[in-house]
Amino acid sequence: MRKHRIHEPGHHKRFTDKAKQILQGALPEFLKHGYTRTSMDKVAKSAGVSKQTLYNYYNDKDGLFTALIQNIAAEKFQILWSKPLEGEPEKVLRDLAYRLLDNVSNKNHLDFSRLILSESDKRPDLSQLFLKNVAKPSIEILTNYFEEQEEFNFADPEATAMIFIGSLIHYVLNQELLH
Amino acid sequence: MRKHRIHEPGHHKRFTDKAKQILQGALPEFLKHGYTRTSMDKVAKSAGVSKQTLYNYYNDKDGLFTALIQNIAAEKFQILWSKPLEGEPEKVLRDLAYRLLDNVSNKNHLDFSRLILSESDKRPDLSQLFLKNVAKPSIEILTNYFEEQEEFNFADPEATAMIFIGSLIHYVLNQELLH
DNA sequence: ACTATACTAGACTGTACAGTTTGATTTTGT
DNA sequence: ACAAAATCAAACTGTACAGTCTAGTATAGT
Repeated sequence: MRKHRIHEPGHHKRFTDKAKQILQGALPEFLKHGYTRTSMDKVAKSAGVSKQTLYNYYNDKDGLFTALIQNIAAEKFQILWSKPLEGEPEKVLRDLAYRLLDNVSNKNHLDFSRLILSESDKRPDLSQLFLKNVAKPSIEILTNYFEEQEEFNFADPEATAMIFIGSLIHYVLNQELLH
Repeated sequence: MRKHRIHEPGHHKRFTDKAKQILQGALPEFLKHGYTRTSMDKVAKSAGVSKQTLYNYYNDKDGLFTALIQNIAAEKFQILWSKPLEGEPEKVLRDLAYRLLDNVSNKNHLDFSRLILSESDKRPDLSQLFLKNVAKPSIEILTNYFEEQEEFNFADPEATAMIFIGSLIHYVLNQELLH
């Protein structure tokens, strides 16, 4: 009886994919109660899964939590960059800004930020992980887009991208903490 | 053997005032590890006091924590408003802004903010408490000051005070979260 | 049908910790 | 000097919870 870490896709029906199901159950619990106040029994119940199954898919509570954060980071990235950047820069940038603001202005996102923020000094890796998985690739994509716009011939596409992303993040943080 | 909640001033030498000593020991622990991860044994040790003494002065962990937050709020208020507001408004407001920024730009204050923020949805009273004890009286003091300045004859001194305090807080939050 | 793998429910273990109790020692007021 | 109050160290109680174990059930693939 071996413990499995990774489920190859295709071994199970998509429908029975427990890993996702577990994360979906874990999310509201961690959001509502924070890390330490969320027990694995509660997670199991909320996910509609036995506790043992949690431990079949994730090594321990920490592993589950990390996977959850990673998952959400990926999802947010997906939402933000799912549509290709097309059209003139003015329109592209405006669309991008709206997508970001829509995504960010809901209670869940605020809870999520608080969750990360409150764990961030015990687990500096988490906020790093989030930055690495969202901010950096975003800048990359945007840099590429700028480079492709020959007619504008940006002097420093990467710097331009960083400034744009930076001011969006700045604005978002503002909004969140002032309700 | 009765449990005492409050020590009348004068019953003990200032020097042996355990209540303060306990808070001083508790502060770094809570700052470093957050609420749930800080044990009462650690607090007792850090304060150089027996665990029983903790419970002589505070009803429970929650009571100790609340007292601590209250204490710090009072202290910050003290720092901010210890000097009377004198001189022409330009100078007074500039001094005030500097005092606030000095007080706020250090690591401890950031840890403190994170501590409150991370507990704020389980204990909404805490952030309220902080606002009630710092923001509201600040606005009051400043309002009074504005009212005294006859030569300026502010149309709405309270609104003016709120705007001033509000933009300072806004600025400070910015600074903190963008490091 | 047979077998391996995944899953479930629930009991169990060990540990951390809030809060209490005890009994002895120190400090303080008078 | 004496009694009352405060403190201490350490043992103790009860509870919550991470993680394991067991024994039985469901669901594949062959």
